[in-house]
Amino acid sequence: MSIEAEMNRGFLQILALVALEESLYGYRMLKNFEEIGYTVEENTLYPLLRRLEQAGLINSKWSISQDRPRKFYHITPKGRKVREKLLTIRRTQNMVLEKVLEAQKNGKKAE
Amino acid sequence: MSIEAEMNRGFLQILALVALEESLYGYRMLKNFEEIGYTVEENTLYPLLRRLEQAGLINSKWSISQDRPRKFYHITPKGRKVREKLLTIRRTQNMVLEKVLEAQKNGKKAE
DNA sequence: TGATATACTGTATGATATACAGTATTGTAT
DNA sequence: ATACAATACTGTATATCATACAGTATATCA
Repeated sequence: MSIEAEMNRGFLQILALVALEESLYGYRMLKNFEEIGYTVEENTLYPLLRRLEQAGLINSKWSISQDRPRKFYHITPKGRKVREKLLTIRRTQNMVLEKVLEAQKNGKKAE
Repeated sequence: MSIEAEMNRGFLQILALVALEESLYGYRMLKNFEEIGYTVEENTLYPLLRRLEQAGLINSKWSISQDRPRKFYHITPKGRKVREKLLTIRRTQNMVLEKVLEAQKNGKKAE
């Protein structure tokens, strides 16, 4: 795995938990994310969904009413709690990153 | 590893590459990050620094001029390139996240 | 003098992104 | 009608990384 690919870790968890406030099946999420400029591989998303379900953060049910069987996922109350925690972590990280970038710009060399 | 801990992945790479525009040794980075509100475990940072060096993104030299031997790290040109790429990825992710959060707020249920 | 902080090293473990291989249906072009 | 791409999944394998664990050695201060 490349250093750039490593960036997906953590982030896709949040994205999925936010998106699954609405009921969605895997393939649809994939296409939705792609539309808004974030391409995710199915090899990444499907196993993630399985893990999130195992952790009780989302649940699933098969829908056979449509033309083709689809597994719809939806966030659970536990998932909502974790989602808020993750969003907080992410925002803290953004603030920390801004601070360190700012410190560089203001030239620490002088010290 | 918990889902929350997973959030470190990717992020600490960027943070280190930004911080190492200035020459620093591991323990100092640890304390710097702690000061600005981001606690990192040494078990996380030290192996990361080894990996970044192996990948040629940072280099190191021992300093024995002080009271105690310290390994100072510094970013390489290659490291700067990767850093910019990672910052771009991070910013894209933030934008994508905002979009999905916004879409939820504006109630997709009606559709 | 003995505990605590500093400042590292090396290897092990477990979780995850991605890879690989496979199943089955639907829609479209030939 | 028939092949081909797109849809929509499943299951297991591999490699990388965060974290754990264990260890070394000097400095500081009660």
